[in-house]
Parts: sequence; structure tokens; C-alpha cells
Amino acid sequence: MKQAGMLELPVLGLLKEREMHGYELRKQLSTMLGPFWQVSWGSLYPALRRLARDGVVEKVADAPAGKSGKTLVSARRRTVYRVTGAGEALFTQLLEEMPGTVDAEHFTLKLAFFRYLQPEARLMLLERRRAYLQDKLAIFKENLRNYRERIDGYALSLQDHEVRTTESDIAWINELITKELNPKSARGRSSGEPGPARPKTTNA
Amino acid sequence: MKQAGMLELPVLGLLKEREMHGYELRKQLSTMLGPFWQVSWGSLYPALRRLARDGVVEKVADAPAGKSGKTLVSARRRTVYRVTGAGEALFTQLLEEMPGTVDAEHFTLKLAFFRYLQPEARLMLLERRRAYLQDKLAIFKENLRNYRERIDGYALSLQDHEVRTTESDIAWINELITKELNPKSARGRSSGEPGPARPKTTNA
DNA sequence: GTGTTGATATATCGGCTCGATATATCCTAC
DNA sequence: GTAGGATATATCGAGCCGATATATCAACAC
Repeated sequence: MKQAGMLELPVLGLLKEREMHGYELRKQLSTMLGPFWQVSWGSLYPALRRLARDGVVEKVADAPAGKSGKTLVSARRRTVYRVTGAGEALFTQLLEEMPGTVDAEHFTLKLAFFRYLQPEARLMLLERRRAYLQDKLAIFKENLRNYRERIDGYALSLQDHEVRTTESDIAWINELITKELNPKSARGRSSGEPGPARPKTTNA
Repeated sequence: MKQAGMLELPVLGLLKEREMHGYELRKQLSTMLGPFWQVSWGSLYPALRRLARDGVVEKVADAPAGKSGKTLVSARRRTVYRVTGAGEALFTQLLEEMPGTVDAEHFTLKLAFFRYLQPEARLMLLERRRAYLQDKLAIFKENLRNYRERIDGYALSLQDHEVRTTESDIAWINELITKELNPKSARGRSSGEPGPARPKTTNA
């Protein structure tokens, strides 16, 4: 992960649901995006300070968290952040961001927060992703047509596999688009209707 | 692309075949790895100078290229590089590099130069890649078992798709391994026999 | 001729990410 | 008590990326 906004987006998305400090944020990122998506401390902490500097997140006055219980998390030094109004706006902007790319990483990340988008915005992203994949497919097929004789068996096998994978990706996107257009009443979801109301998490 | 050696590897691999200057190198990289693998100028030129500084490539004395013909490329300013002996060694080391990761990008890049590896080294890489994919698959399935009820429809669909894709990747790797173990007489290759009689360098 | 465009070719800059490393605090087990 | 591990934040250098600048040269138009 390295591109513009691709760290800010999930950070804001998580902070949107509840306030957190850096360490927890990273754990949540890993469980949400899988263990194959690692953020470095050297990226996360400076990024949080940057976001705070720009006013999209703010530090939460750290109440020392009364120590009645043993299990309770103590007043160990930590910096808890909360998203601001500007942060909410930036989050939505990053999520919709039409001029942005729709490569696998961007798309995966955006899909993780799809529930915060309006249906039309979802469709736009899905269609942009499909167009990207179709371009990719065309280029690979063209490559295979032109160079089949000039590349070795490994590269050939790789490109064949790429073609199959890309076709499978397109089929999946088509499935998502179909679902989006014909929202079947009982789709296995668990976090609110895709309807007009934004799920407003109150507190934890 | 961003990880250690993942720029050096293809650069050395291409220069190994013939000497080139930066601009052409980038064009070759794009056609070889597809248009979805872009190297920035801000990466390529400093990297070339670094490689030259470290003695793995060297500048070729630029003969002004006699101008008998019109179509001939003129003596426009350019810096042509050639790989050195140390460079060949580094290339092989980067390619085999067992402690290194075998994520999709690394593996794809290495596969593009598989023909330069000994059969045993190829098998090792293939098996490392397979193990990586199997780990990934197990983790995704575990995730689905544990969190199926707690994630929304989009994340669920994404993870299902990831599982299918990973299974397909594993099947493909298995195919490559099988081919490697039973080299059918007529496999579509174009760069020399898989030579049973390659000098067996006792490497570390 | 001259002007415009586009490909060729190299270079540099700021902002950012990464991996490594340092430094504390707190909890649990022995 | 103290050793080891999880929690929590911070910093540094190396290197990548996107943007931008600067030339040269071929092609074609006017």
C-alpha cells in the first residue's frame, strides 16, 4: 500500500465508527483488511499527526479511565483520535473520488466501506472497476496474440492465468452490479439496510 | 512495486540480455510486465546510478553511432548501461533469494526470469509460493468462519471471491509444479532446453 | 523557413512509506 | 521480584512516486 489517500481512507473509516488510538487502529486495520495488509508504524503515526494537523481528526482529551476494575485498561500513555466534521467529508470524498484509480488495492479498500456510499456512487465505482478490468483483459489478450511465439512457457502460463483470473474478476463485478440493481430482499447482510439512512453509530 | 530488489531484479534481467539506456529500459519493462507495472523516472534513474555506483552495472562508452542512414538513431544524449559480472551474480541472488517474500508481485517478477534458474531453485520457489497461498487461504477461511455474521454483504462477497481466486492460484501453481517434475517433451518454449546438463554450481 | 506537436531522453524535488530500532509502561507467570 | 511479552508511541535513513523541468529531434503543416 502506497498511494495517495489509501492510508487516510481506512483510518478515517475506522475512526468514523469509534475513536481509537494508533495501536488499536493498526490491529483493526489488520483484521479488517487481512494479515496481508500491513501498515508500518513509521507510516501510521506520522499520518495521524498529519491528519490532526489538517483538522480532519482531533485528539480526545484523555480521561485517565478510573481504575475500579482489574481488567480495565489503565491510564497508560496513549493518544486517542476522533474524526471531525471535516474528516467525515474527506472520508466521503476519498471514497467516491471518481478521478482516482480503481486497481485491485484501491477497489478492495473502497469496497470495505461501500455501505457508506449512496447506491449511485456504488454503481459508478463498480462500473469503473469493470471497465478497468476489461481494458486489462483486452491488453493481455492482445499481448498473447502478438507475442505468443516469443515468450517462454512460464510467461505464457502466467499470462494465461492472468486472463482467467481477470475474467473471473469481471464475472464477480457483474454479479455485484446485478445485486446492486436488483436488491433481492434477503441478501446476507448484517449492518443495516442499503437504504437511505446512514448507519449512525452512537457510541461504544 | 516498492519492495527491496524488485526494481533491481528486472533491470538486471533486461540488461543481462542486452545493454540499454534508461528510457528503453522502461519501455521494455512495461511491455514485459504489462502496462500495469509502471516504474517512475524518479525511481529508475536514481536506481541506475546507484547500481552503477555499486558496480553491478557500468556505463557503456557511447559511440556516437555513425550517421550514414537517415533512419539511424542519432547521437542524442543517452547513457547506455551494461551489466557486470557482479551484476550477474546479484541477479541470480535476487532471483533465488529464499528468505524473501513470495507475494503476487515478487512471484510474478521472478517467474518472468524463471528460465535463468536451476530446476531445483524453480521448484523451491514454486513450493514457497504454494505454501504462502495455502496460508492465505486458511486465514481467509478462518475469517469467514469466525466473522461471517459480523461483516456486511460487500466484505463477505469480497472474501468469498478472494477464497475462490486463491484456490485458483493454488491450482495453477500445482500445474506448474507438475510440469516442472514431469517435463513433457514438447512444451511451448523458445529459449533453449531445460538442459539436464547445466553446470551444477555448488552454491550456498 | 518556421511553427507546432509528439516522441525521445535525462534529471530533480518534495512528500510519503517502509523496515528497523528505541523506549517506555503495564500484565502475567514463575 | 523479575523476566518475558503485549501495549503504545516515536524517530531515522533509504528509497519510491508523481510532478515537473529541460533538452533534442523527427514529422508535418503552413
